[in-house]
Formats: sequence, structure tokens, C-alpha cells
Amino acid sequence: MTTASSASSSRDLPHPAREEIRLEGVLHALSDPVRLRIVRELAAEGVELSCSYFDLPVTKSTTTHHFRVLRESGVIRQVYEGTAKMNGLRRGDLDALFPGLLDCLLTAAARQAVRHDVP
Amino acid sequence: MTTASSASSSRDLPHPAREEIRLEGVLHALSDPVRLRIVRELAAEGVELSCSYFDLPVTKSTTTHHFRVLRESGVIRQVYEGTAKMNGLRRGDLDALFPGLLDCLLTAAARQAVRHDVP
DNA sequence: CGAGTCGTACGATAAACATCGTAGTACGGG
DNA sequence: CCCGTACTACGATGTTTATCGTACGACTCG
Repeated sequence: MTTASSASSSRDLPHPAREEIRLEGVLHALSDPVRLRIVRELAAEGVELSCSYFDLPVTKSTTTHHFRVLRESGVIRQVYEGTAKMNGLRRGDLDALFPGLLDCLLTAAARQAVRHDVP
Repeated sequence: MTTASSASSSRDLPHPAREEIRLEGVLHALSDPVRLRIVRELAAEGVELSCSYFDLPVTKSTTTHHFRVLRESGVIRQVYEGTAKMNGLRRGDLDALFPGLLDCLLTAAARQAVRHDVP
């Protein structure tokens, strides 16, 4: 073990601080179908999920890209856990910045999914 | 007056039907600072506004472009009124599709504006 | 009708984006 | 120590986007 207490890994990823999260960035991140789906699954499961948990209709390269967009916009937090990279919604930060927005967006996405996927 | 009741003009603009409005499209439309600002002013005034009402930091060409993106994504409705083109939020349609979303977004945008513009 | 105002269309451009494939790095287990 | 898994980095590509300028069309008012 190193010096720190819970250094699950040495690789650290850059995240925007709470105050740096911009609404425009969040909306842009969620305006892509693949990314919106990721966030919906993340919210549905309620726990951190590895990238490989998701079965997305794109290659792994593209998946990495989408996860990075979500992280850099402040929507998710990514942490290495051994060989896996765990992804968690930044619910606390988002709710503090924009109360109710995330739930509202998730509800809207769910309604649209019902409307289109179950005709 | 012509035959129709309120044919303020002959030029008609294509709008998506309510069912055709996609959440991703709305989010993408609002992820641009200029367009978010337009929507905020539109909501604040509560009435239809002409394009020239807005004092945007872009040229007229670009303004036209942004208004079209908003219209084609289903966020606003545009109607010619003589020489002016009036723009109105499609509140009814948006609220029916995604209840509470528009207000949530407007609140979020307002909070962010306060946080950044009035430090 | 003529001039002015309001907005569009079109073409150009530079930047951003989504996507892929390949090659490579980090980690854990035999 | 080597291998497999998980993810990344980089380069390429085609599409979309934001922006502008100029030229034009529609309407109003004198």
C-alpha cells in the first residue's frame, strides 16, 4: 500500500469542479442519444458501473469518447478501480447547481422512450 | 382581408409536429449560449417577439440560423407578421411532451446566470 | 413608385464532433 | 513473468456546426 488511505489506483482523471460545470455543457453532453442512454442506465442502476457494463451500438473507441464528454461536462465521475473504470453520476453536484434538473431530464427521457419504443 | 380568418401572411414556415419533437433535439438546441439566451428572453417576456428585438452578439445571418435551429427542434414557433417574424415559445407542446422540463431548464439557466453574472 | 427595414438564401470557412481502426498502456491472475 | 482484459491514445475521415459577408425578396410607409 502507498501512503494514501484508499488509493485504489494512481491514475487520476481530470474532472471539472462543481462551480465549473456549465448548463450548456451538460445539455450538450445529453443531446447525444448514446450519452443520454448511458446516463439513463447509470441513473436506473443507481450505482457506479464499469464502461464494459454498457452494451452500446458503437465501438470501444467511441465509447471512450462519449464517457469522456460526460466526464468533462461534469455529468459523471470516473475513477479507476483496478483494470476497470467505474462511472457514477455526479448527482450531488448537479442537484446543488441545478435543483431538480437531472430528475426532470430523466423523466423526460423516460417518457420519450415509452412513447417511441413501446408504440 | 383575404379568405382565411387570420392569414397575416402567405409565407409559411415548416415546424415539427408535437410528436416529432425529440428531447435530444431540444437539448442540442439549448446547448448553445446564444440560443439559450433567446429562449430565456422569450420566456421572460412571455409574449411573441420579433427577431430584431434581440440584441445578440452575432450578425443577422447567424441570428437567422439560430432561430431556425430553435424552430426545427420544436422549441419555438415562428410566424410572419408583415415585415417582422414573430417568435414564440412552444410552451404547450413542450409541457405536454416533457412536463416541467422547460421550467426546470429556465430555472437552471437563471441560477447559472445569477452565479456568473452577479458574482 | 421608391426607399428603408426586416429577414432569407447562398456560398465560404474554420472549428467541432462522431465514428472507426490500430496500436499501446495499466492492471490482475496464473 | 507472461497473458488476457479493460480501457486509452492517436490518426483519419466524413458530417455537422457556428460564423460571416453579400446579394436578394417581402413588406410598409411616404
